Formats: sequence, structure tokens, C-alpha cells
Amino acid sequence: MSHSLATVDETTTEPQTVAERRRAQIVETAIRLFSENGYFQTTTEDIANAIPVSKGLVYKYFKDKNDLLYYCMQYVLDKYKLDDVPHCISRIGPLATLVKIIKLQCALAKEHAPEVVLAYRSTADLSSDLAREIKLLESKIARMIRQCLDACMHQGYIKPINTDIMAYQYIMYAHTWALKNWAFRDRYSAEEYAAEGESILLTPFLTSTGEAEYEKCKRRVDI
Amino acid sequence: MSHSLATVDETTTEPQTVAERRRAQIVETAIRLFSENGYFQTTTEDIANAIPVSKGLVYKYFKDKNDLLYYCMQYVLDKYKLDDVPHCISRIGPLATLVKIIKLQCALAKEHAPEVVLAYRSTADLSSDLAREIKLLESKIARMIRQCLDACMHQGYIKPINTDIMAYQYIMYAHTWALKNWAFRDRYSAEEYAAEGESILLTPFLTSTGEAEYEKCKRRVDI
Amino acid sequence: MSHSLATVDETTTEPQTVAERRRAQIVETAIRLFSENGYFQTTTEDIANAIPVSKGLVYKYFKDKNDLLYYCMQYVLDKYKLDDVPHCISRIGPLATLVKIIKLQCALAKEHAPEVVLAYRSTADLSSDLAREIKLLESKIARMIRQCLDACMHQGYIKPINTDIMAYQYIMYAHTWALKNWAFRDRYSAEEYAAEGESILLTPFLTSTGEAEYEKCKRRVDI
Amino acid sequence: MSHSLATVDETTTEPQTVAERRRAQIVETAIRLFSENGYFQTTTEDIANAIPVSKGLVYKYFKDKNDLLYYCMQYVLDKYKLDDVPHCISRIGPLATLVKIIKLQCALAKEHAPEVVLAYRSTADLSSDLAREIKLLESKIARMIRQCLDACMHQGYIKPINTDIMAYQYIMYAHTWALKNWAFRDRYSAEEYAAEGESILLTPFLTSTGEAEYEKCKRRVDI
DNA sequence: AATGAATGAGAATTCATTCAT
DNA sequence: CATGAATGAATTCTCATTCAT
Repeated sequence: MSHSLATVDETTTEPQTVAERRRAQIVETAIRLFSENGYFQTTTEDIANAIPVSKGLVYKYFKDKNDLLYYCMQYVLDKYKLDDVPHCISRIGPLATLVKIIKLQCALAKEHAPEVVLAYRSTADLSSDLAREIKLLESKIARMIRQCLDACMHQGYIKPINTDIMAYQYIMYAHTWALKNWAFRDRYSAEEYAAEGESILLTPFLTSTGEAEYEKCKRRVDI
Repeated sequence: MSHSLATVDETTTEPQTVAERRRAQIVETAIRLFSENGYFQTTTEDIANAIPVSKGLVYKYFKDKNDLLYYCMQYVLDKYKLDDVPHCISRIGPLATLVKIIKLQCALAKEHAPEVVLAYRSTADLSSDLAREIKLLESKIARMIRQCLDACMHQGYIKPINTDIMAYQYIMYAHTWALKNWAFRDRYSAEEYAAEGESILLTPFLTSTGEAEYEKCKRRVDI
Repeated sequence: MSHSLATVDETTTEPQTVAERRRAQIVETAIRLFSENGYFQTTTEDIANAIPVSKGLVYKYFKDKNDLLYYCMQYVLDKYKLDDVPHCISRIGPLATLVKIIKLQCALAKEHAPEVVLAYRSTADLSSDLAREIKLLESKIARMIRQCLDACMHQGYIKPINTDIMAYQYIMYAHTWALKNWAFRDRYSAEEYAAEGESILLTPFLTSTGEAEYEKCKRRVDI
Repeated sequence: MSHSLATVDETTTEPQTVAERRRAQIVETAIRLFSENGYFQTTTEDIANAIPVSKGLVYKYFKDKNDLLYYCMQYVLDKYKLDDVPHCISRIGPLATLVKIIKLQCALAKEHAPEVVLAYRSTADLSSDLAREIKLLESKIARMIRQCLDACMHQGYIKPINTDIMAYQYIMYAHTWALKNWAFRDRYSAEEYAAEGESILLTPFLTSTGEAEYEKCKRRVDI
């Protein structure tokens, strides 16, 4: 996987210092509890007890509860980052990249469903400055996908559409898995849902050139 | 518009009794404040002052704050109800109904954007019984849309797809307008967004039979 | 029963005016609810609904909730009044009167158990002036019983004891039926309990003269 | 006093931990304020200020105000416990034990008059589960006394009576000192009242065998 | 005489945050 | 580094009381 966009379960280099390990531990626990119960219904004591450390220690690492929420959000979006889309396009072409994006986004939504829900519930609970920053990060992701769609359109692989709006459809399709999980859970596996994504977001939009390219991709990517 | 699914700005016959008027007044104010600031950051006093009445009065009409949230959700979903989809299908056909649904959902999302945001932020803040009820109401809407998609497929208007998942795409397309409004607001009008919906959710899926029918619809519906 | 001390279910002459009937109705309902749930846990609304009248009307008849409690207490103590003990003593003698007092007090405690409990729970909830008045009324009753005991001792019917303290034992014996009802209810009828009263409060204290007189009494009183 | 039932002013070994000391401090303060002003008229803030600590701290030690009341009741009944009545009977005989019980109960009622009043006013304010528990504890005490009375009757020390009801008379005699303190306070010392207890609850019931034993006891116990 | 909508003071309870140890 | 006792501001909810109708 030399040309990967990202990995779902990336073995991030472990935080070096004890302090960094503690920070990460607090953030991860907070994400879990915030996603499960919501930001306001999770007390700092809940978080501290779940680690377990003392309440006071949390305030050694984070200014206040809202600051902790902000770092939780960043942590979430970091996982969703699509770093090297341009690089990926140049390697395997825009259509294969598109297929990868659908797969990746769905895989992420599957692995991190609670975090997606957290993002929808709690962005507005951030102080406005922090909220703005988070939105900026999300529009970067949308822009990446858009670049890829534009490239496909340019190559004549897909019929003309509004790529700006369509990029958000790609994002939302994955998020829907997390947001409406109560509706899907019993009827589809995450993999079935991801597969269906292509028939909803990609194949109906292919030109005949695109269809040919798509066939090639499928053989390559699936290996 | 004798075969309408619903109206966006229905001039509901004003509530008769004083009590009913007060209830509605409280719910509407609560929806506004809950969606602006979130459920937990809105105090009952905020709501009372915004009307303005005393905070005690709110508790004459609603058991507690969570009960009020529940009625807010219901009020929102009531507006989203698609009552007579089957009836509409039989009158104007499933494809025209589908067009109408896209238009209607987008119009609703435009008129009631704060309420949509409220639904995503705060369903989880309902006590689990009430949350279940709200989810039930939402799946009813999805089922209606699905029926319509199935009818289209049965008539050969659209290519085979997973209508269950596709139904949620219809819902999410509209909701995206509200949820990602900060991204779209400056670049598209709600009408442009709604129009784009057809090229993303409908036309790419049409068979040639479907395309012919669609042309007919467009003439009819637009009248 | 020409020489009765009081009657348990006296057919009090019905209140004449509508207003008086209403007052009585409110007081009786309040006594019931105060005894069942306590003064502070009974709302004026509870009382009004139980009648049923409107909350506002209660305030036409009583200055405030505490005023209503005061009238409830008075109503209770009125029933416990031992008006003509001296008269009774002169008619049937002090020993027979004593027997009657035990019977009467037990009968009252049986009929009005909730009110007795109310008196113990809520006297202290009265404003201090009203509380003082209620205590005064109770000491009057104790004094009556004491007079009777003194007369018995004077006649040589009972052995010398502290009649002041003993008078309270007579009162408490009856009240105990109400206060510890949860303990006795399943094992004794009120009548058995009243009968046992004589073997605890009276016969052990009799002189031989007293025993003879007691035998006479029993024949007379029981008729 | 090697065969004592309990001690009135037991120098309990001071609570070890800070937490235990605080709990005790809160309970003791609450008992005082609850008995002075009643459960509902005492606010948690009153209790906190009287210590003084912040009101928040009270909730670190007790789930809620009713929970605090429950522990107050337990604390009261703990003091009233008659642990080793059977043991005491076997040591000094049932009649001497009876004398001790009267003395002990009266001494307790004297030392803890406010707590007795609290018990009568506020048991009903406990949630029904907790109220049941308190009643159970009280019936245990009654059972102990009854055992002692039964033993006396069995030995032929006292004439046959209903020991079940009589046991409650023993309890009530002591409680009356607390409940009707406003009537007795000015006329008797607690010691006089306790002494009178024997002439009301014990000596009138003695057989001639009992009288002899009683004389022996008096010499022994008083040492 | 009667109503019941409306008020608002006041109580219970929670929890983010601090700080002495 | 780490703790957890302590604080107190903020919030939900209740209910006695008033008053226009």
C-alpha cells in the first residue's frame, strides 16, 4: 500500500514523554465518553474515573473542559485527513482515487462512528473560535475530494455535475453510516454499505470512458 | 395543488384555546433557542424570558425540560411528515412524486434549518424512551420515500439500486443543506441546491423509459 | 347515654351557611391529606383538587396554608375534648369515669388515627403562637383526667401515684394505638387494645376498695 | 458495670478518617436542625452553614437530603439499641434487667430528646423503603423488652399481662418525656420522671415473689 | 362566589474548577 | 506529578399566593 491516502488503524508512533502519553490517554477517554453520553452529560469526574486518575490531573493537561473538547475534535479530524490526494491521483489516477476515498471514508466511519456522532453533536459546543477552526479542517477534506472529482470530470470519466456539492455527498454518505446507524445496523454490514456507495455515488455518473477505466481500477485496487 | 404531499408554510388554523397557543409559543421559542445554543446551554429561564413569561409557567405546560425537548422534536418531525405518498403516487405517478419529494424536503430544510440541526444535536439528549419514539417517526419517513423508489423501479423508470439506502440519501441530501449550511450559504441559493438534487439523486439513475417519463413530469409538475 | 363525656361520631349540627359548609369541607379534606402525606408534602392544589374546587377558593376562606393547618388542629382537638368530666364524676363516680375515659380515648384514637399522627407530626409546623394555643388545649385534657385520678385516689380506689404523670399515660396509651399502628394493626383489633388498657392503666393500681367498686362499675357501664 | 445494656454517653472511639468525621459532623448537625425546625423547614444550606461547610459538600457524603434524614434516623436508633438484653437477663436476672431498661430508656430520652421528637415527626418523610427499615429497627427494640417481660412472667415475678403491648408502654413512657417535655419540664427533673416510671410500669404488676426479688435488685443495681 | 393562568421566591442538586497537601 | 476535599455559581423544578376575569 505505497500510495495509501491514510490508514484506518494507523500505528501512530507512540507518544514519547509520559506527559504526552497522559494527554493522549485523557483525550481518547474523553472522546469515548463524549460520544457515548454527550459533552454536557459527561463530567470531568467521569473522564478522570475512567482512566483512572484524579479530577485535578485533567486540569494540569487542559485549560478547561472546553479546551479538552477542542483537542478531541482535532484528534478526530486528524484521523479523517486525506493528506496526499493529489499525490494519489498522480499515482493511480483520479477514478481509482475516488474509489479509494469512498472505501476509506466508509472504513473510517465504521471504525470511528462514535467520533462522527460527536462531531455532529458537539461542534457547536465549542467556543466560536475553536468551532471555526474545526470547520476549516472539514472544508479542507471536502476540497480534496472535489479536486479528485474535477480531475475525473476533466478526464471525461464522469458526466458533468456540481463537484462542490457532490464532494459533500461523498462525505455525507460515510457519515450517514454513523449518524443513522440505528437504522442500518441490523440490515447491512459496514462492508455492504461501503460497496453500495459506489453504485450510488460513482457508477451512475460514469461516462463510457469512465466505465472502461472503472473496470481497470477494480481489478487493480482489489488486489 | 390538490395532490400535494405537504405544504412548507402551511397556514395551520391557529390553536383554539389559550392553553394551546401558549404551548405552541413555548415550543417554538424553545426550538429556536435550542437550535441556536444547544439544549444544555439553553436554560428554562432563557426560554421563559424570550416569550416573555415566568419560568414557573413553562412547567405548567411541560413536565420538565426534557419533555419540552421531546415536544420540540415532535413538532419538527410533524413538519417533515410525508402523509400521503401512496396517494400522491397513484395520482401523479411515482417519478413525479420523487421529484416532489426532493423539492419538498429541500424546501423544508431551507425553512427549518435550525430544527434540522436541533434534531442532529439533541436526539441523544432525550431520555431513551422518547429518543426511540423520535427514531420511529424518522424511519416512517424513510419508508415512504422507499416505497416511492420501489414503485419507480417496478415501473422501470430507474435502474436497480438499494432503495433502502437510497431513501436515506434523499433525506440526507436535504439535511446536508442545513448541516453544512456554513459551507454552502455563500455559494448557492436554496433553490439552486434543490435543483442540483435532481442531477445527483434522480437523473443519473433513470432508464431511458424513466427519462421519457421524467420529461413529461417536468412539464406537469412545474405548472 | 345521658352522662356521656363525648361521642365518637357525634352528629354535629350541620353548618348552616354555604360558607360554613365550604370551610368545613376544606378543613376535613386538609386533615385527611395532611395526615396521609404530611403538611409540607400536601400542596394547596392537592387539597383543592380533592374537593374539588379551585386553588384560589381556598384563599378566600383561609389566610394562608399555615392558617388552614391551625384550623385543622383545632378541629382535631375539638373532637378530643372531655367537656364534662366533673359532671360525669358526680353522676357515675370517678372510677366509672376513668373506665369511660380509657374507652373513649381509645375509640377516638381508633376513629381518628390519622389526625393523631398529624398532631404529632405537625404541631411544630404551626407558627409559634398557634402552636402554643394547641398545647394549651392538650393540657386541659390532661388536667381533666388528672382530676378524675385524684378523685379516685381520694376515695381510696387506687393506690397513691403521681396523677400528673399518670394522666399523660392515659393519653399516650390511646395515642400509641395511632402512632404505632403499623406494629399493632395485624395483631389486635382496636377493641382488644382498648380492653387491654384497663389491665395496664387501671386494675394494677386498684386498692381492694377500688376492686369492689370496679366490679360494680363493670356491670353498670357495660349495659 | 460489666453487664451493661448500653451506655448513655458512650465515649465512642472517634471516627478515624477525615471522611468519617465529616459524615458524623453532618449527621449530628442535621439531627439538631431537623429536630429543632423540622425536616422540610431545614434547608441543606442551613445544615452546611451551621458546620460550616459549603452546601455542595453535603452531597459528597449523602446522595440527597432524604438519604441524610435516613442516616440521622439510624444514628438515633443506634443509640437506642438494646444489644445484649438476653445476656443481661442471664447475668442479673430479668427483673433487674427490666429496672435497667426503664432507667436506660429514660436516660436516653433525656439525653436525646430532640432525636426522639425527630423520629416522631419525620419517619413518614422518609421514602417508603427507608421508613420500613427504620420501623424494623424499632420493632427489634420492642421485641427485646418483650423477651424480658416474658422472662419475668415465666419466673412468676409479674402478674400475667399482654407483654407485647406492655413492651410498647415501656418505650412510650420514655418517649413521653421527650414528646411532652413542654408539659413536664417545669415540674419534674428527668430523674424524678425516671423514678416514677418504676411505680407506673413495674411495681403495680409485681407478684409477692416479684416484690421480694425487686427488693434484692434495688440493693444490687444501685451499687 | 369561583376560577385558573401567571408569578417569583426559594429549595435541591450538580459540577467545573481550585488548591492545600 | 498527583490527589481529592472543598467551593459556589448556576440550574432545574416546586408551590404558595395573587389577581384579572
